[in-house]
Amino acid sequence: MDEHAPPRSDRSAAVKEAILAAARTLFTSQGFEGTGIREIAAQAEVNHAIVIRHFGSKERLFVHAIDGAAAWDSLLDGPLDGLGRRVMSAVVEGRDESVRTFGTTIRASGRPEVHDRLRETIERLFVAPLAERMEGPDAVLRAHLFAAQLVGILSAFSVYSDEYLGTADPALLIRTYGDGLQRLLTPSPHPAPSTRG
Amino acid sequence: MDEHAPPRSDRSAAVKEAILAAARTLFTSQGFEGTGIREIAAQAEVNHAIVIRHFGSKERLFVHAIDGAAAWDSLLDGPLDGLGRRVMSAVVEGRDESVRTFGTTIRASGRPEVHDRLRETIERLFVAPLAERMEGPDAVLRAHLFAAQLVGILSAFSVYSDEYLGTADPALLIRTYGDGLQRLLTPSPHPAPSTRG
DNA sequence: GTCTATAACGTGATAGAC
DNA sequence: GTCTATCACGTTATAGAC
Repeated sequence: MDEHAPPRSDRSAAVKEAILAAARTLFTSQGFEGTGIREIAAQAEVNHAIVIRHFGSKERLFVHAIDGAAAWDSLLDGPLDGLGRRVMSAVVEGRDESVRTFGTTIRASGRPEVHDRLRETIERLFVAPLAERMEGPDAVLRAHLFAAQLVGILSAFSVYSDEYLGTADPALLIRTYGDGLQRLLTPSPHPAPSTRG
Repeated sequence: MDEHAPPRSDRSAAVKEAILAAARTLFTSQGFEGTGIREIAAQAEVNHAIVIRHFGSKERLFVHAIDGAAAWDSLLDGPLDGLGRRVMSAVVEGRDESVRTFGTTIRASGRPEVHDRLRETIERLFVAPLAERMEGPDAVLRAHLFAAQLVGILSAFSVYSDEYLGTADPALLIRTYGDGLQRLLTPSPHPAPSTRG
């Protein structure tokens, strides 16, 4: 588990972890701008200066904290077939965890380091794993467009908080947008099994 | 035409316009955070305090400045048939003007007033005009999903600046994503006329 | 009486001294 | 590691110009 941090002198590791935990909580609930260094330090019960000393800047702390807050890895697991609806189910139902984190990140993407991290994350977690599993000459393009389309619905839920979509029929929502996603994954005439009713 | 503002005292109207022009330029090139009130004031050749005095706050100035920077109105004009590809063409080709403005806005959406304005703009300019022209029982839902999907590709270009999409074949890009948009507008078996080659 | 400019306040982020 | 100083920023109060 430990990479290169010696386990003996880790009284500061606990501090670092406490800061990260506080940062996670506050950043995801109040956003980047709405959260102050002093606030994080207070919740972690340390002096506000050592937060910077440990992480370099508020921006870098944000990136580290956000990293551990979302579990996107498993989002695109499983067969490509039917993945469109599956990922939409995760988005619609699991709105509390990773979806909110996404919104927090994109809202803070005015900051350069956050912006770079966002782009890299989308490429690494969304585009790359799909592109290598997809078939066809335009697989890479379609993977990028899939990511864009996914970002769109994530934005609706978490960035500009579309009110209507929150009240819409989840099943219909998952079907309609999910099939649009699926169209990019498997562009051949590949009708997803329609749930009756 | 004038509501309650006496037309005699318009020496300040020029100042207001100068501030707005400077704000537009600087906000769109450096973002909300990267631009200071003092910087705007310097470019408009006025004192930094009167910027706030005229617009109330930096946030409100941003909203006003951004308002005149984008021309989204005409984006969804014309018949629904083929609109998917047309809007994609506008997005891909007109990347310099309104698309960048969108990115600037969404990156600043951490601010409450900007966030509200963004949601309202999407609803008013994207969702509402489409919903009343679309047919079918799920027209409103599909209009919202159309907006979400559009936001997705706009984000790719302007928010997290996808490198690949900038180098991809524009025609293929327009066709692939545009047809995905069209699918929400006219869900019936409605093949868009394929441009040869 | 408006519109403008100077000065000052509070806050947040960061660097440097113990 | 902790504390203090400093700097920039948005904002407000107040005095001055037309």
